[in-house]
Amino acid sequence: MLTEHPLIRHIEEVVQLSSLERKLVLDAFHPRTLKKREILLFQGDTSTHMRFIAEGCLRSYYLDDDAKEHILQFGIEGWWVNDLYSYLTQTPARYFIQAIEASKVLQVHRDTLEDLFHQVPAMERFFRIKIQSAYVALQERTTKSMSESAEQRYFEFREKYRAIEQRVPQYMIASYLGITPEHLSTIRQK
Amino acid sequence: MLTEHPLIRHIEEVVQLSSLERKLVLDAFHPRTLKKREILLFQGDTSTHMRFIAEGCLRSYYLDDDAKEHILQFGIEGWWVNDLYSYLTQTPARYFIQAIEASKVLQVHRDTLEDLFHQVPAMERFFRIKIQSAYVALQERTTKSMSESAEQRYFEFREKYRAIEQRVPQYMIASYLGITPEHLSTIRQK
DNA sequence: TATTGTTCTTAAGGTATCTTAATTTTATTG
DNA sequence: CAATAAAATTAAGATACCTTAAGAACAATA
Repeated sequence: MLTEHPLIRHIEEVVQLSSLERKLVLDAFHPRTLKKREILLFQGDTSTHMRFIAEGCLRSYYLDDDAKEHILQFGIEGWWVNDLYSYLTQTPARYFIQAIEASKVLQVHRDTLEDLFHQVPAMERFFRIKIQSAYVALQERTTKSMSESAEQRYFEFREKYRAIEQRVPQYMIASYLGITPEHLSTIRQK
Repeated sequence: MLTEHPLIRHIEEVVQLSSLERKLVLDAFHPRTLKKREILLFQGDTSTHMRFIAEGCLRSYYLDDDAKEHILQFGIEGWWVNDLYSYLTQTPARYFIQAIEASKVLQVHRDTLEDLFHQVPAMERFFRIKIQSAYVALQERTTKSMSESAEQRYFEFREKYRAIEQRVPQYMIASYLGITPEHLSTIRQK
């Protein structure tokens, strides 16, 4: 049954779909498998797909002027991953998206998704609601990154993303938190 | 003509409305005037309205455990202002929203707006697009707050928000940037 | 199993930013 | 306009976090 498909289950946590709509949605998405370390989107390329993580773990990051990596986001099963700015404005991506583990994503092309919004209005609603939540979560992260110490942020990260903490190397967590791996290491010695 | 109304002009930069729809939209919103320093939303209260700034300048901020203020956002004419988390989840607000100058906002009640989404589908589309842009802007701010020095962030703030810089006290800009007013002052001595 | 590459730790010295506190400047109000 | 409140500056000492560098632990691969 389509209702057991992870993507459909994920969408139906937020909006209801008819069985025709489920089919339309699933037909729009295509799987892509990634090896560990494989890059799904390169900085400079334009993002043409919305992507749902069916399996695995990915990260988005950018390189600053000193070629240092800064991780914006991790994602695991059930999360969406993209360079939204690039996708929305069809301009070159600022971020790389890379598989941290062997992964499988389900992706839908922008044009197809726009069509889908018209055929299945619930999908437009779904994305509005999703992005609202993402916005709110990011807002919280932003304020915390400016008002809390690295140590506080690290402990909150561990509580909130236990599943992720166990799957990604520590230096990537440091990068996500905006600190050096050395500093994270000293924080942990307590 | 309704098309000259600031709110309608603002919406029609993104989606088109019929003249009936313009009327439905305008009827849904109600003005509220605020004196300087007046608080529009208190931390702990639940946000029940979406608010468009017609005139003036406001800020949203929260108080940390040491009762220190941290500014999340400024807003001037043509911006939206809210504690989105509170609004969306109908939970107590984490942020205060306060008028920095005498201001006028146009507000619509959550229930009314939900109705409006059904009567005027373009409005749902409008908010999805708006929040996408807000998300992208916030994302950029987040990464910069973690990878750039206070000095860089300050200069970028000045470039990007010249209009705001001139209307709000310097210590609030410091708070927005996540630094102390003293440190901002020394940055400026160059 | 040996080899190589990746990740984590430790430590010393440096820098950005904070804290506190006092003073000056600017804005608000009676 | 005087009085008061709010905001900005200055400076000295403190702290959080960074840089560099080297070695240890762990993981992947031949």
